[in-house]
Amino acid sequence: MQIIKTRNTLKKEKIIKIFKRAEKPMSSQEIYCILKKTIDINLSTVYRALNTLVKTNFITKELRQNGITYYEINDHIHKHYLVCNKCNSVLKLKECPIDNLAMEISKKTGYTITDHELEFRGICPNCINK
Amino acid sequence: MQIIKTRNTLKKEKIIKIFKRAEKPMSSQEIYCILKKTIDINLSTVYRALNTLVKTNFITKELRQNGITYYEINDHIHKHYLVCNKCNSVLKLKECPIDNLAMEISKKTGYTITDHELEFRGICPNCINK
DNA sequence: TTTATAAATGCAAATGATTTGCATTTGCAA
DNA sequence: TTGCAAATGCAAATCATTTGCATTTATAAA
Repeated sequence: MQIIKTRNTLKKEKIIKIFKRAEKPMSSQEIYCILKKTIDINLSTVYRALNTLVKTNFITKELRQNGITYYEINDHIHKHYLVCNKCNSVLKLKECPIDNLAMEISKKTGYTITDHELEFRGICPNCINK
Repeated sequence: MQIIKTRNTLKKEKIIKIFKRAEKPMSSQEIYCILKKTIDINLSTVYRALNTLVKTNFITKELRQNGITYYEINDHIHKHYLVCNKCNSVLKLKECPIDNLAMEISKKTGYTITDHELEFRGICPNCINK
C-alpha cells in the first residue's frame, strides 16, 4: 500500500461534482464534453484526474465490452448494469447478485477473489417495442 | 441475420486447430505466436480470420479488463473464468452461475437479456503462498 | 509571508490493440 | 476453365488511453 498525494484543483473539483451528480457510470469522453461546456480543459488532464481518483479510491473504473472504460463514484458497493444493445441505456441493478456466489467459488477453487465484473446485455423494454 | 461466406484456407484451418487443442481462451497475440512457429502469417490475417470465425459463431470473443480480447471455441455454453492477478493463470468454472440469475433479473426489469460477461479476479492458490 | 517541491496541466507525440485500404492471390461455384 | 468474392500481406489508419516535457500552481515547511 502506497500513499498517494493529491491536490485540490478547480478542474478536479468539477470532475468530482460530475460524479456526484451522475446516476450512471461515465466515460472519459462524456466527462470531457460536460467539462468543455464551462471550462477549458485538456482531455489528457481528464484522464490523469480520473486515474488519480481511481488511485485514491474515490471512483472505480471498468472496461466494458464496447472497449470504453467507464468510471463512477466508489461507494464500496459492487454494482452491475444492464446495457441495452440498441439505445445504450443503462440500468443499475439494486444489489450485487454475485457476492455470495464469489464466496462459494472461492471456497471451491482456493482462489482469493478480490474483484469481479458482471455485465448483462440485451434489449431494454423501450426498444423491444420498436 | 446475414449469410456469411467463408473459404477454407490453410491458415484458417491452422487457427481452428489451435482452438480445438486450446484449453483456455486465447488472445490474438498468443495465436499469432503459435502460428509463426510453423507458417508465415501476418497479424492482420489472424485478426481477420478471428473476426470471420466470430461471425460464423465458431468462436466467441470477450474483452477482458486487461484490455485484451480473448477468443475461444463456441460450444454454446456460457463460460466464466477466474483470472489470477499475479500469474495470469486462468481457471474455467464448470458451470455458468448466472443463467438463473439472468432470468430473474430479466423478469424484474423487463429487459430481454441476450448476453452477459462475468469475470472474477484475485489470487490463485499457487500465488498466495509466495 | 516566502519558498521549495512535487502535483497538476496543456500540448504534442507515443502507445498498443485492432482495423482498414489497396493491390494481389486464391478458393470455389457455375 | 473461368469469374468473382473471400483471403492475404503490407503499410497506414484508428481509437482510447498514456506519456514526455515544459510550465503552472497547490500546499507544507521554513
